[in-house]
Amino acid sequence: MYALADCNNFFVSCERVFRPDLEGRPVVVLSGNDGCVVSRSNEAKALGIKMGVPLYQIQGLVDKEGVVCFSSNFSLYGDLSDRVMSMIRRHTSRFEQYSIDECFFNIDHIPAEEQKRYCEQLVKDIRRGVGIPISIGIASSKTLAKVASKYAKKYAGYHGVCEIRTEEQRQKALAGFEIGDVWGIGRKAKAKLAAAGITTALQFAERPATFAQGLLHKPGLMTWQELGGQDVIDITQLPMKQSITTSRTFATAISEQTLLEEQIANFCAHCARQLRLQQSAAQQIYVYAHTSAFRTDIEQHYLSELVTLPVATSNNQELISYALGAFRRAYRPGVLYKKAGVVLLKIIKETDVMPDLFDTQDREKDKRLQRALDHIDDRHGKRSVILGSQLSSSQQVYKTEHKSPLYTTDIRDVITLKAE
DNA sequence: TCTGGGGTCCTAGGACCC
DNA sequence: TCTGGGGTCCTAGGACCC
Repeated sequence: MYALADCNNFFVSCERVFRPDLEGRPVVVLSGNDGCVVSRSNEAKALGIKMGVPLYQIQGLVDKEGVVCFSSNFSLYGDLSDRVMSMIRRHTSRFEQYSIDECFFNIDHIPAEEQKRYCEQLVKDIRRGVGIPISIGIASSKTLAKVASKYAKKYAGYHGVCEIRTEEQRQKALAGFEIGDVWGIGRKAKAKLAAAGITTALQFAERPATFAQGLLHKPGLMTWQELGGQDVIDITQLPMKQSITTSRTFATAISEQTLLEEQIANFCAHCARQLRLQQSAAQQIYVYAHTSAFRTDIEQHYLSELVTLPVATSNNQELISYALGAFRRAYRPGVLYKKAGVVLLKIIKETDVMPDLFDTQDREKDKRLQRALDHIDDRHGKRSVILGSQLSSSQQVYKTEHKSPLYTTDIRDVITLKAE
């Protein structure tokens, strides 16, 4: 049997850990530039605030109902996520973190009749120990465990844990479950199934396998099998990321070249740091920037450039120099760029880097310098040492008006908080 | 006026091989 | 006039996830 633990309204719950006064009040967490709603408390959901809605569209409601807004604070969420995950990890032999707020774990070492009680205790322990409310679903496949966890979240009577163990439980759970809410069924698949007269998970599960495969191909067949109780989806995490992206939307569109170059250099440095943290190197860099897709009054423009490096590297200076070279080739003056990003691709293990016979770079020396620079950042905080090309001009290009302090990761914020 | 960010997997089609 | 078949690899784009 699988257990799936899912944190309830995760980002909002993180903010509430340090603001218990917000319990019972409508709270939302916003995306970058305070653009869209990405997490909602139950009270915010009850007001009809939808996932992903732009803030400006609900500003009236926010003001009228006193909805509390937070800019996203990922170092806080990452840190609380680590605490929740480490508590769960202690209870199991097999554990796979699926996202920042979800993990699957094995509970077969617990007798079947005690599994529910066991998980209920875990829910209580995490609430008390970390302050985050979670829900747990138990079933024989991951997709069914996800279904169970949604029931656990929805009905207080379950005390945070729901299991799908018997055939009767499975049928009943799927009969009351919308097909579009099933893990793996997105917008397109939902529409196709609706056209075939299918609206619940049970209706889909009762069709023959050939129907699922014919309409939705391999992923659809796997979802169908999982709903039948077969365990076919493997989410075992790859040891390394295969691509690393850093991208941002700007509060106001930018056309000035030097300002954009600064952004590109910083995106690239951020990617490169992730790359080194997993002891890997990248052989390709993809740089892009484009206008706002929501602007119908201006001509749309999308610049992109893919560079293949002669030797895979994780060196900041080298990656930034390639990224900026690519950007300069593709940049068009006068275009109002609203979003830009850097993607590292063709990622391999650091130890698998193939040297180039004609390489003129002293890579050992570069590596020592890079290690020293990373070490300084680790000790004294991010961006303690940066390259000239990353130097921030005084211009503010992002908006975060509602950011909470870095309670768990930055001592300066804690001191400020105490002073207040 | 204002609309997020970071991933993975699958498939179809083109290029290329013999 | 008539011009094969089968395989692999790579890439771009779509769909999905949180």
